[in-house]
Amino acid sequence: MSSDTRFDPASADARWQNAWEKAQTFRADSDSPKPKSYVLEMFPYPSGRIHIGHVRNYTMGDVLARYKKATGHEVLHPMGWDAFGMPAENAAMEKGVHPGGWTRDNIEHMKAQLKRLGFALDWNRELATCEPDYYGHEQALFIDLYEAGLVYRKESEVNWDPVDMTVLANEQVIDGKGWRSGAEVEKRKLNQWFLKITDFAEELLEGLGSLENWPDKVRLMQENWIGKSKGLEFSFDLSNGEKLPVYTTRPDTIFGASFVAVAADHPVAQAIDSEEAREFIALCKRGGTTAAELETAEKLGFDTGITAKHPFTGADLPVYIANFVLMDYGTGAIMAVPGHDQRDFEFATKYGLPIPRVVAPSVEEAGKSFDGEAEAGEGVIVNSDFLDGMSVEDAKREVIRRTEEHGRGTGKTVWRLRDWGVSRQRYWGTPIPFIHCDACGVVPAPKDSLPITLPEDVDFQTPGNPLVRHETWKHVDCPKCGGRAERETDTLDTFVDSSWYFLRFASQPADRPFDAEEVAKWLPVEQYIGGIEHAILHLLYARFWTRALAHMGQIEVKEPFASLFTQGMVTHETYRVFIPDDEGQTIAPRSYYVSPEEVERRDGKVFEKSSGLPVEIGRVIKMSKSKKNVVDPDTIIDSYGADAVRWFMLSDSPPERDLPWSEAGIEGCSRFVHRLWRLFAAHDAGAQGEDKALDRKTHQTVAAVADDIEALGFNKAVARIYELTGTVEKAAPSASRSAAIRTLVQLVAPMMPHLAEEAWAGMGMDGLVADAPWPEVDPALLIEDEVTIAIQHKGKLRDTLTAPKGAAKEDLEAMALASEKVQRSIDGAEIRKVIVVPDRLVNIVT
RNA sequence: GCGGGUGUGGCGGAAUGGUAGACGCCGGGGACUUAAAAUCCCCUGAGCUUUGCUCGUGUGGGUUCGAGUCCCACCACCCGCACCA
Repeated sequence: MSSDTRFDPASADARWQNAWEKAQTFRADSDSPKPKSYVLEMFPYPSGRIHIGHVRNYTMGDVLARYKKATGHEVLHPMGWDAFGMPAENAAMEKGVHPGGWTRDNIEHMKAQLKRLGFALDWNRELATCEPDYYGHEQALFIDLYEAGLVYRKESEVNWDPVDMTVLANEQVIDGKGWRSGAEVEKRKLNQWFLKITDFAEELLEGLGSLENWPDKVRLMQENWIGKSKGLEFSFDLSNGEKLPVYTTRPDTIFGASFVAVAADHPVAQAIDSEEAREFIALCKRGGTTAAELETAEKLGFDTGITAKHPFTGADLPVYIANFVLMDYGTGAIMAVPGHDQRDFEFATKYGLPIPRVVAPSVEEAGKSFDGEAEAGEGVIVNSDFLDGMSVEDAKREVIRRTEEHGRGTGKTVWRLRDWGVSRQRYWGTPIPFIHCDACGVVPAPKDSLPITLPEDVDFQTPGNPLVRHETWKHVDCPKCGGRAERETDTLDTFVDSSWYFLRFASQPADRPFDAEEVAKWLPVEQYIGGIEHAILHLLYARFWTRALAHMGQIEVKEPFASLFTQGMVTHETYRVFIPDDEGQTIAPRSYYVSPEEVERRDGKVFEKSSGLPVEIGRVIKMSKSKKNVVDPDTIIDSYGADAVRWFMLSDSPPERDLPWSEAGIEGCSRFVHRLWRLFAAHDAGAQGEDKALDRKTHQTVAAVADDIEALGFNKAVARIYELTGTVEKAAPSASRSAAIRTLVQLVAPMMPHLAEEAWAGMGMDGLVADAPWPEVDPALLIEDEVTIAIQHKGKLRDTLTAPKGAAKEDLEAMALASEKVQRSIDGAEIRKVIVVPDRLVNIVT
């Protein structure tokens, strides 16, 4: 290799990608005796093209996977496709293509894009969830779950998206609108398939405690989502002779109850036979569910005229229908304690109901009045008969005990988590493997009939599910009685597909979903990397499936992902052109966004190329098509090569934060690629002589980069590599310098693998740098023999000096006092104290 | 409203309680060149009475010999959840 040859990514990238493929460098061997490391990034939906967010995500995983390989691990780093879902059907409707063809074309294209980036992936294990050899096994697992009692059907009110014509999970309803279509969600009653995730609520909550390497933020979000609360369920005797069960988390405040409230949907409310009641209920239902509406919503109530007998005092409490009581939480009815619940307080204030105090800061303050709001905090129980003087916690226990003793109710744990509705009235998903028979009811499809494949001949010109309209597909004989029966036409929520794919990556037998022994070798995933948007849905469902399979004895592992990392987005500034006023006609300025390629810079200002109009540079925000601030990975790889793009993805921003894309930034990265290349070309295997300081720097950098990669602090690793590069460039030729250059090749290999292979080969090294072990660190070289000591006077820096490492305190003090600058600062003042931190600083206090 | 996070140069960001601003980008100056590109070198927080000094990590307090870092109060922005009894 000679110094006048420029590094040419256009040829080098593909050459090394082929070399890795030919050598099967990244094939994961389950039988390897090496320690295993499973590195996984959330697999992509094949939307058509890789976007820059994928590039960042997979680059991070790739650096870790390559580093793990170098440090002696057998690495499993697979890739696949989360290939079912609505966009394929939308494309079918809009373009008249088949969802399968559209999806497979996309996969092919995106796979080629990923290959251009040189990721260290084991493509032998590639899978797509839309293929029968994946979803057939999913059907088998679904039947297993059914047999384990974790699948059931129920008639239920569902969130119906009128645009996508499908059911949405609660998690897919955002502010009352469909998460994809944005349409106002309607309520409909349908027979639906459910997974009993609530059976695992306690486990899923407790399991969070063991996930130390998950971000606290995600654990907290899941905790809130599961939403455990402990309390008391008991019944009021109503004046109409019925019993009304209510749920409360504050049984200690029971003597403060001044009214009872039920939800509008509650049977007690529904049974009120009056025009006014019906009108009020209708009013409650009309209320919006958006954040803004709820925040400002006034507490409204309707007095039913019914009264409820207080279980301890025997007082008659009025029963209201209230708009703030939810039917689907607890029992849909509450005992209202206005003194100690803000909502109840507002309601009582509005309707002139009593607001008794039953918790006070001290017994003496039992008569204290309220200051315009409820007091929900700690204190001592007052005005509460046998509870007086107790702490909140003691009173809770006592009330639960007495209520249970009287047989009026029980202590109860209530969860916010609901069972997971998995039915979708869609074609492009896993067919639910069940058969409806008039005689036998719902019967699971026999396992030997799996996979139940989707019919190819379907049309999408009519809204709704084509499986329902299909002429022949759904007709089948009942596996039990042999009579005429019909297939289930619902398909599974695509979140089911992504709830177990990590198991299939680990082991892919043809005749069953996975092999337990193989799974045990690889799982749990050592490092899972993906977007924060999956903090609840995907990650909770995957945890649930893993636990359910463990519960059924199919696998041992209980938590699928040992470490989770949620990476930030790639952002970019926006370019906006304001259309000039048309002779003062325009009132509001009209504007449109233009893409980065459509603008040019002149004299420090920015203009649209085509029109010459000035462009306003906007906020740095997430890339999106509508804001036209997207950057296409293919284009930038063409311009700069894979290594520069990968390097950019790792530089500057900490990986959990957003990364602002910039043209200047990628150019800087590209410059560095070529700068390294020149340095590598200057490698002289025959150079003689030792450079101790350089050796130290090299070894320190190796150790630091290793630490940084293991902590996923890629931006810091990058900075260290820049630093070492600068040092090596300035160093005089020596054996140490040549060694440092070889080491540098290895340090950048996980990040810029193509450049590294090219340099490695150019230096005449054996084999691939991808197979080379991580450079060894000599611990003796990590320690400096000289240190810089800061000298402070009254805490302010006055001078620095160089001292041998480990110098005695007295010597450092003497050296500090000998400093002219320090003496000038002290200016003859009396020295009261001298603080010496060995190898660090001397602080003189006067 | 509840919960969580983040505030450091023109920008992205470094900094086990111990020299704030590593490293990168932008910008300025210079070298090389007929010229440009590429490359290399130097400068680059602010201010001042410039051998040096003062100020400076959102604001105000506190602890400490010493605070970006710890404690208290506040402000701003971002994210999640949301009438969950």
